[in-house]
Formats: sequence, C-alpha cells, structure tokens
Amino acid sequence: MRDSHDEVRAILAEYIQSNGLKNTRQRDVILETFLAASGHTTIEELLFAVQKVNKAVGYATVYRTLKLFVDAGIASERKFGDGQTQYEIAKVDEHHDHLICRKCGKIFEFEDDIIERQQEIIAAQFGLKLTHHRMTLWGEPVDGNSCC
Amino acid sequence: MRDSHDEVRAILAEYIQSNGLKNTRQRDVILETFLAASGHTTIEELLFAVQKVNKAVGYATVYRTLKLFVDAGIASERKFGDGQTQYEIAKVDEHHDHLICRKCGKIFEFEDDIIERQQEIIAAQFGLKLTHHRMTLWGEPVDGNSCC
DNA sequence: ATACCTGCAAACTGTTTGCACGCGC
DNA sequence: GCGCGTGCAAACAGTTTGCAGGTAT
Repeated sequence: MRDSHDEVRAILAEYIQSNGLKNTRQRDVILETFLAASGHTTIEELLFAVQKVNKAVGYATVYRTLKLFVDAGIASERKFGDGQTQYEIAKVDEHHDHLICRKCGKIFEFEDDIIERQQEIIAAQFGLKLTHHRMTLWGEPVDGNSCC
Repeated sequence: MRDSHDEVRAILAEYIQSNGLKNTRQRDVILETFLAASGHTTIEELLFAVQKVNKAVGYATVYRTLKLFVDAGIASERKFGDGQTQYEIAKVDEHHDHLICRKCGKIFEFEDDIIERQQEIIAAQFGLKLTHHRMTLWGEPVDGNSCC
C-alpha cells in the first residue's frame, strides 16, 4: 500500500518537474486526499475533504489538479452516466471493469479474461480492432448475502 | 420496417390515450423524425431535423417529448460519456450492447450470450444479483476491412 | 524575476423548469 | 372549458476559463 502510493507520488513529482510545473500546497493536499480515498471519488467529495485541511480551495483548483493527475497518468476518469465524473487511481497495465451495488452504491472492480477475449471476437466480426471498452454491471444484494 | 414502426406508433398512441395526454403536431413530427433516424440520435440532431418541418419547436419540447417516449417505453436513453445523451428505439425484450467505430463514429449493436452469462457469474461472486449492465466497445477499422 | 498557480466569478454545455398563452379533446 | 402542451427564458448542475494577484523555483 505504502509503496504503491509512493510510486504514484514519484510519478507525479517526475511529471511536474519535467514539465516545468510547480509543487504547491494545494496539489499536495489534493494528492493525499485522492490517495486516501483510494477508490472512486468525485470532485465534490475531494473538494470537501480538501477543505477540511485548507478552507480556501475552490472547485476550479480541484478540477485543474485532477486533470493534471490524468495527464500525469496517475488518475483516470470514469463516467458512469450519473452526472458526476468519477476519478480513480490509474494502475498502469491493469484494466478492470466495475460492478455497482444498487443498494449501497459500493463500487467493486473486476477483470475477466473470458469477457475480454469475447469482446475482441465481437469487434472483429464487425471488421474492427478493439481499442478499448467500458463495462459496468449493476446488481442487488441477494438477501442474507449482502455486500453492504 | 413498416410494421415495426407502426407498432411503435401504436404503443405511443395507447400510452397517450390511457394517460389522458394529447396528440399534438409537435409530437407527431418528433416521433416520425425519431423513427426515421432509426438509430442513435441526440436531442440536438432531432431538434434540427424537426425544425426543418416546424421552425418554432424548441429544445424544451424535444426534451419533454423524448422523456415521454421513454416513459411510454418506445425509446431508451444511452449515455456514452461524450456529453450528450443518445436516444434509441426501445425494442421490448431485446437487449443489446454497442460497438463504436472510432474513425467514423458509426454505432453497431450486438448481443452476446457468453458475455451475458459471464456477467451474472461475476456479480454472483460479489454476492449480487445482476440487474442490468452497460457495455460499450470502441474499435478501429483494420486496413482493407473498414466499416466506414 | 519569471513563469506557473490559485481563487473568484463569470461563462459554457446539456438539461430542466416556471409561466403565460395556445390548443386538443 | 378544462387541462394538457408549447415556446420562451430563466434556472440548474457539472465543468471550464479569464483575470488579477500570489507563490515556487
């Protein structure tokens, strides 16, 4: 955990340095908050958490910083169609999809080779080479076997 | 083609009647435009097409009418994360996913039992019963075997 | 000192809603 | 005539951007 976060910090530091950007208090706080959330977070959630440390930070800075994170390759955007964009820590060379509990909203990540392979077959049937995909499942807890 | 559209018209007429709603010129035009598009359409595209027939129609009416179509069960909303909501003709008891060509933007529909079954297995592994899902694939044409 | 960065507010996009008038039944 | 529908504009939510002043290097 520790070292994976350290790796993320290092990637960002390197990106900032080599692009002539600057380290700032705000970016530090937002990064730590983002890492602490360690899952799927929205701008709003991040902003509120960040404001507990630094009251003056506004939406614009969080938006701009998250965009920076995406550019630096440490975050990726997800749009589940519920309005707000979700951000998660980008793990290089790891792809996963999502399963969302409709009751508690919890988001699970998974990866499935059978599906991935099947997707390539489907794309090929239409004469296309699969570049990427997005798959989201929604489910409800079966009684007595709840996730929440 | 003809009869499938007629069926849609009938469903809407029935819905309008049994809910004390009214037939209007605008709804007719929007419905016919929607059917003619017969694929994935945005509010904007619909509006422009509708305005060729009736210049006065505004966004609000198209939005409200498409919402009516969704309520009536003849249209369904799709959010691909590119900003605008897409609408397509709802086919009862038929589910499909989408494959989008990154070059020409063409949207293909497909259905795959292997994937559907696998999705249920995955949900079950997390203690959830799959309620619905969304899957979108993006691909590029392989040279000489283009879709566009 | 020179960029870059920040905070604020204003702009923007896609969508929804309040209201006065119009029209279907 | 009653009530739903329409068109317009204003309101919204999420996000982006311009600007004046602040700060890291």
